[in-house]
Amino acid sequence: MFKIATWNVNSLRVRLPHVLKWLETARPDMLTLQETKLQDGDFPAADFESMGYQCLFSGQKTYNGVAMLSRGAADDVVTALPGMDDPQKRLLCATVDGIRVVNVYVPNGASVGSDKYAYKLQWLRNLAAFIQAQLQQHPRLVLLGDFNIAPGDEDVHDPEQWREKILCSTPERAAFQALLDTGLEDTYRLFPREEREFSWWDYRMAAFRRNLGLRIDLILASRPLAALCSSSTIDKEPRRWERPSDHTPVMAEFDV
DNA sequence: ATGGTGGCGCGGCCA
Repeated sequence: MFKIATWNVNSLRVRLPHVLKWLETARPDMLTLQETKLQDGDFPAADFESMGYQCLFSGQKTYNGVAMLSRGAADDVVTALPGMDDPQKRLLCATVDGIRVVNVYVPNGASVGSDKYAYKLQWLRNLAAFIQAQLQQHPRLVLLGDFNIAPGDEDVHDPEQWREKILCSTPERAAFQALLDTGLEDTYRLFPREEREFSWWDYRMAAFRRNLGLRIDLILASRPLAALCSSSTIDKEPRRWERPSDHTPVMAEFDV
C-alpha cells in the first residue's frame, strides 16, 4: 500500500502545527506541499524527521515553494520545469518506492487574458511536455498538487457564476485535458460520487461555512498506477481548524 | 458592489 497526499498550506511557517497534527493521524507514505513560502534554510526539516519523514524542498521567500515529505528515500530529484526560464519554485519531482512523483503548484493566472494567465498556459504546456517525457521512463507516475484548475463543472459549487472565469475557463480546462491525454487519470473520478466535494474555499465571504468551493487540488495517476488505485478522498477536517489554510488535504491509496 | 480575507512584511502584491 502506498498512501500519498497533497496540501497547499499557504505558508508552512504558519501551518506547521496543522501539518504535524494531520500527519500523526493520516500517516501517509508521502505528503507533498505547495506555497510553503520558505527559503530552504528555514525549512523545518527536523520537525518532520522526528516523525520519520525525509524532506525535499525547493523554496523561495514570500511566494510559491514546494516540498515533499516521504517515509522512503527520494531519488533522481528535479526542481526546474524544462522550457521555463523561471525563478518561481513550483515543481518538485522525485522517485520514491518505485513511483515517480511530480508535485506541482500551477500558476494561479490572476484573471482570464492577463499576463499571468498567459504565463499559466505556457507553464501548463511545458508541464505536459515534461510529463510525456517522464512517462517514457516511469510507467508508475503520480502528478499531484494545486492545479489552480477545476477540471469540470461538477468540481464547482456554482458553474454559472464561474463560467469562463479564472480556474474554470475553457483554455485552462483544455490545458488540463492535454495533461490527461499524456496518459493520466484523475483518481478522484475513478470512484462514484454522490455529491460535489471541494478542496479550496476562498477566505472571503464565509465561503467555507457556505461550502462555496472548487476542487482544484488533484492527484493524477498514470494508467498502470490508476489500475491499482483503491481510494481517492478529500479530508475537509483541517479546513475547520483555527487559522486554516484556504486549501484542505487530498489523498489517494495505491495497492502496490 | 472589481468588494471581501489572509500571508508577507510594513506598502502593496498575490491568491
